[in-house]
Amino acid sequence: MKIATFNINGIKARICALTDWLVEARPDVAVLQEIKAQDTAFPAEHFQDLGYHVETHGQKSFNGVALLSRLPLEDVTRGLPGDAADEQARFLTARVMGDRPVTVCGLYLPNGNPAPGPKYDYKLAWMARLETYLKTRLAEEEPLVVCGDYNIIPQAEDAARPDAWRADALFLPPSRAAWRRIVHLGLTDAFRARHPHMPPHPGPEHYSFWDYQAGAWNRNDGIRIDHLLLSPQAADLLQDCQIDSAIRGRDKPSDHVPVWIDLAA
DNA sequence: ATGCCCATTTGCAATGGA
Repeated sequence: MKIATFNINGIKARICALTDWLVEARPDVAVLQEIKAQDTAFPAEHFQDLGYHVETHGQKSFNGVALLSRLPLEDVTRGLPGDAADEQARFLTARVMGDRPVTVCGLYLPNGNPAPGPKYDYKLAWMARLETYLKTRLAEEEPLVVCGDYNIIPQAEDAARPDAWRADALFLPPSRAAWRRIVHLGLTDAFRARHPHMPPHPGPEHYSFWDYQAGAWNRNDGIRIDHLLLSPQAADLLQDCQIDSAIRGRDKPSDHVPVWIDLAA
């Protein structure tokens, strides 16, 4: 079962690039972030024609997540528990009914800039809610994939220029501590599990985001902020994890690229 | 130290992104 996470930065602007990649990469499940559209504005029929079941959790203009799956989906839930007043569309889960069912949580974690400030407080509170939620889900002891745009640079090696991010919400110590609390619940960072050693001059296949500004892609000034975290039962099924960096160089790209895993499920 | 670029909006300047 091939599961990919991809921040598309707007479904309206990315319909062509996303379709091209889906046809080439043929993921069984595509977990999308920043659809930037309400559910009714999402072109579900277009993806159904490509063979995908479609579930969305959108809002106008900003945020919004979606699941595309060639396999049937069950038990779809929308929104991250823990704050009834939170109206931002950033979390969507479903059970993917393959030979062995896999629960997928798709998330778009808050950016948090500027830090400090209320946006940073929201980010850290959101991560605490995620930690609480995942404690419960991990107790099920089933294959679980928690993936999406985490807006977290886990370690210095996950940035081409780590010093440029020292004061940024993506790399500040409290952000990384919250990440580690989540990972230490018993989750495996799929990319780092498959690529434990970074070469001295990492190529673009080690990063998942390049800013549109200042020629970041051409200089490979990237960061790795899109992640797939696996429960022990999912980690046992892990066959591969790769980043489809090349599509960042195409016409009308998102500033993120897909990261995918292959599970023996 | 700041902007660079891109997507969106009951839109043409402002906001959010990272």
